[in-house]
Amino acid sequence: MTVISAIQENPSRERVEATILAAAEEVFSQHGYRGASLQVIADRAGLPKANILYYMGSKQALYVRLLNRMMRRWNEVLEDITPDSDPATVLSDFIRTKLVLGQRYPEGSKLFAAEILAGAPFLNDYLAGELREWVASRAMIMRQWSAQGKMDAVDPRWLIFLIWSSTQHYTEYSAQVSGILGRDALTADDLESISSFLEHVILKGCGVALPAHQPSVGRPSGGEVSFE
Amino acid sequence: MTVISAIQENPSRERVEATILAAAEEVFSQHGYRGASLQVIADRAGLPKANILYYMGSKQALYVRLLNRMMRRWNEVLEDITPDSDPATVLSDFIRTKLVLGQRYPEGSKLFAAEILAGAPFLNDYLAGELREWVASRAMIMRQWSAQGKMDAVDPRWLIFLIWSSTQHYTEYSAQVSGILGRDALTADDLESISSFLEHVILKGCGVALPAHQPSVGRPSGGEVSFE
DNA sequence: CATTGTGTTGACCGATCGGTCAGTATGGCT
DNA sequence: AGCCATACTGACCGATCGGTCAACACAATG
Repeated sequence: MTVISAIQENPSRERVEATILAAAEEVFSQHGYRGASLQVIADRAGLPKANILYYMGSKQALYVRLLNRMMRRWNEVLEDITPDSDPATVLSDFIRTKLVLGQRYPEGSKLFAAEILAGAPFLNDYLAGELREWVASRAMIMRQWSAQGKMDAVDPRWLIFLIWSSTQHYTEYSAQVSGILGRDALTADDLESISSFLEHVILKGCGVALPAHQPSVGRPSGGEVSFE
Repeated sequence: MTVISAIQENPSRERVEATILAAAEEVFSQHGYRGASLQVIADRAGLPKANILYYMGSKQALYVRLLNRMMRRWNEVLEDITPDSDPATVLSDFIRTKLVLGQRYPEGSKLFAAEILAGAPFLNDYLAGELREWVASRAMIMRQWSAQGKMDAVDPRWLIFLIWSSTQHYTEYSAQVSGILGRDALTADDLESISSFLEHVILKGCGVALPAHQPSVGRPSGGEVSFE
């Protein structure tokens, strides 16, 4: 009878689902939950509408599945820091990682942004629970850094929001950025320039003591992270 | 025959239109252009749906009218700066003004954000024209500041984007901020704390020379702008 | 009084919405 | 061969979409 499973091992099913998820991510990220239509998603995926519902169950199930996938991508990269960590490298990594994540998953990032704009109806629990604790724990460590004289006595919550907003801006407002720069998309050089700028301003602005080997103002740092 | 006019002088018409615009701004800002429905707008305004179309013509006309109104609000406050201006006061005013604007017109700001997220279908000309020139002219002045040694040699475009993103964050991501802070809305104290933080980090981070009377780290600046 | 322009709205239009379902195709098992 | 679970989809459902229109209310003008 082969009983259970038969779901996991089918490679064709996974490929179809991946196609649907990619198409849905595009549409939801542009038009939000209510503005997206299953017909448009189906057309973009090259499948009949009924097929979308066969695999995903409902519009809402598809949507929350995309949200969860994006949250998972986030958490995979969220580093562990301690009071003994070096603030300069932690903040620097934080900035570069966030920037790279936005470039790697532009649709997912916009999907998240649209959800927040709509008042976070599906993410309220996550924001007031998991994410809130994440912020609180990071804030506590940063406050210890300040007490140890490693950085200025700034409010860590505002600092975290600053890094989030300034990095996310380049994915969620890509239409604005492109329009103003007169370019279709950001180049690798742009991204290197942006991350150097943000590192410079934020670290210096918080009075973070630089480790000895840190390069000066405008140049690439050597590269734990690459924009290629 | 009283010929033309008869449109401007009617106070009742203006009041009705203001009601509709306010209701529409709420709905569009939450759900974007496609996600918003005229029926919901009408219900929120306390009017029959046909009445909305009588006054506004079409969904699209209503939407672009809201966009234009928001652009106008922006331009009213956009200050004029010269190479001789003091970078510290200009940047400081810029930050505080942006923060206040977001608090004064939260729905309008979110409306703008949703439009950009959707790929700016109605704002492409504005972004690549008017706004682009605004950025270019400001950037040129900032580069002169850098040449004069008044601030670090940072890329002015990234600096402008940094101020935009970090201030807008608190209106467009208000649902996230509230969820994390565990508060329904930001208080006047929050806003004072945030703007002090942003001033501190961004000015210091750009190596902006402070004018003599500038107060130190955490305190209010005396207040050209108030959050009451 | 009659006429006219503006405001107002219920009823209706074809199109599209998310979702259901019956029916068919298909591939692996006995 | 027969059987059965899974994959797939055209046709259809009631609800809602943006938009039109004819009918009506009403105040001002002649």
